[in-house]
Amino acid sequence: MGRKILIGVAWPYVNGEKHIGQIAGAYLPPDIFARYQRMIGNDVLMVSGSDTHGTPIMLKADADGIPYGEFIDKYHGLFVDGCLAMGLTFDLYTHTDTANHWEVTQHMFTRHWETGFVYKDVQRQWYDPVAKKFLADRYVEGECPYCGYADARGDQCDNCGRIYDALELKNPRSKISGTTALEIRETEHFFLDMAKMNEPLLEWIAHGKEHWRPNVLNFTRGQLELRELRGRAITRDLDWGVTIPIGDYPDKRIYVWYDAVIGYLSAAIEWAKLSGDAEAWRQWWDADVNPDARIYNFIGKDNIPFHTIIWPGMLIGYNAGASHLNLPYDVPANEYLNLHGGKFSTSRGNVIGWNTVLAQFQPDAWRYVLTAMAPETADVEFTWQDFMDRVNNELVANWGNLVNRMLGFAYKRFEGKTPMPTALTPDDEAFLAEIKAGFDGVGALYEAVKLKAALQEARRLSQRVNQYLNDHAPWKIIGENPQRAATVVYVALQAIDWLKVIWAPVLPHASEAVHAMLGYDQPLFGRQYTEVVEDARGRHLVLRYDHRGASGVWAAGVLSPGQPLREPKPLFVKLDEAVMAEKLG
RNA sequence: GGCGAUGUAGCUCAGUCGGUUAGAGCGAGGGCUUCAUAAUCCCUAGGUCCCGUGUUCAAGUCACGGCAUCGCCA
Repeated sequence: MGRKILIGVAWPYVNGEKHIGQIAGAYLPPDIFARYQRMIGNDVLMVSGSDTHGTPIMLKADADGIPYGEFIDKYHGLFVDGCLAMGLTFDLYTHTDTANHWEVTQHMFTRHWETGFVYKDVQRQWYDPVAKKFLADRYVEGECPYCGYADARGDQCDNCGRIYDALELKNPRSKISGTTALEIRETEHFFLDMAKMNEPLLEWIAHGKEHWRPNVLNFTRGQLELRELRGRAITRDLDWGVTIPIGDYPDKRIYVWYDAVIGYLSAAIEWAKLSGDAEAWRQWWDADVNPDARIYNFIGKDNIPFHTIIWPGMLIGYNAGASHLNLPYDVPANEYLNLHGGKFSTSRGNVIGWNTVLAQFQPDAWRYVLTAMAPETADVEFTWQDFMDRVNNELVANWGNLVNRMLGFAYKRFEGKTPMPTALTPDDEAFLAEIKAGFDGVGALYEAVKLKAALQEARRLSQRVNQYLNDHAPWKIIGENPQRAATVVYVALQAIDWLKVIWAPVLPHASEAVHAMLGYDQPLFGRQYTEVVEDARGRHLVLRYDHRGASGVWAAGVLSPGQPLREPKPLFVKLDEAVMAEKLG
């Protein structure tokens, strides 16, 4: 029995096509980590889903003139398509507009109410008398109270960058009805009592967090040591979202930031139900059943406070009751991948759409480049020139070419089989030992979520094989000493057989291909599939992963001499400069 | 404005506890090779470690003060 590893991946708003920066930051890294963890024998549960609530979605759906449900189905489906194309192996990818998620969210809300971590208070807010609605910040615009800019947003001015309370706006107008006759009205809401969580969170952060990334830990500690946490409203005057389980508030909903993080729990519960053992989620989540489970949350840096303060705080509030849940073990947040100089911005057309480019280039080309350029410690700029250079000069030249040259040679000159080696020289032995050490060296880097470093080390090992081949040149000696040539080719193929595993978390499709070409019949990985689930709130599409049948193991297996090979084909498409010209600009 | 991170070769990044001549990949220049998708492999050049002050026998690393970029918060 392996360790239980829960990998919770940030829940994307489904308000459009995601761009590659978001994939590089939050969605690809957890899949690499998950694949590694499964290969070392741990029990991985990787979950996420589309965040279907929140005003951005309402605004966009309204603008498109589409009902919310239809709108989210469209972009939820698009995200699932992207996961399939890139090979993101979610054990369950669902969304938040499900009966299960509502139930779990309401259960959490009720628990917080009972434990005194949620209270009621009155707030003052802009009210649109024409539309008869309270206006969320995003629905108001007006004059900036600081610089006077005329088209300032509800809570922030695009001109001077200041942030303020929406009630400070001058000459406010409604983005719903357009009226300028706005009133300030009082409205009752529920608040999460974060002040109460401040000390317990400080206690939690003080122990066993040495493995956290420095920016995540320092930021969190800094926020908590200010001791300025205070109540935060978790309900809104909206008609889209999870309803409130306490009292009678038909016109209010639980606000998105409260329910979205609960998705990590609700998705595990949904997964358990779909898997036929409705209690199975407890192995990862229930602190009274398995406190040794490790929960990782993969996110972008903008999400750090939600995952190191608010969500753990919510769990602490929950745990004040009769049952207990595990808190996050690590929150490996990434910085941003930006597009030459500016941020990715849909509104400025400055965007590289995920689904779009997955249709144009191989998924493993993206997986390689986005890992090689991963914004682990600082923002990184993406350019198409870098993309092309990395694919052609690193991925193809270093690993793709190595596989192609040696499998091709073996296939043509050794009757389509792995050759029979004779006695290995000390040099052969030392070389194989160095490659084998990669299971420890690269493994430790994957384990520590240092994926960029893991890739660099894998690339160095691939280079070592190229060096070995150049030094021993089997193509030169095959005439006069076919036995020695056979041994060298066998040694190289054994190294490739190991490297296939070492590369597999980053390059699963390529490794699967190498695995098959080396003559193996059982696939390295399991199978992704979608299904439609029906519950009291309707039907929703889910993405799943079936790990049964996966034979990939993080260990140096023995390549059988005489094993029949399959005809080798190039692993990667080399990018043609002429074809890339348009993107290179 | 407060908090945090980042700033090292043309590009993308390592750099442990302060310790010899600051490293890698790509790119550039040169060479070898021809099994391979014109790929590999070897050699070379290339640095004001953002700026300033300080601590120290010794600072990319520590302290203080700035500058720039990004995120969170007000």
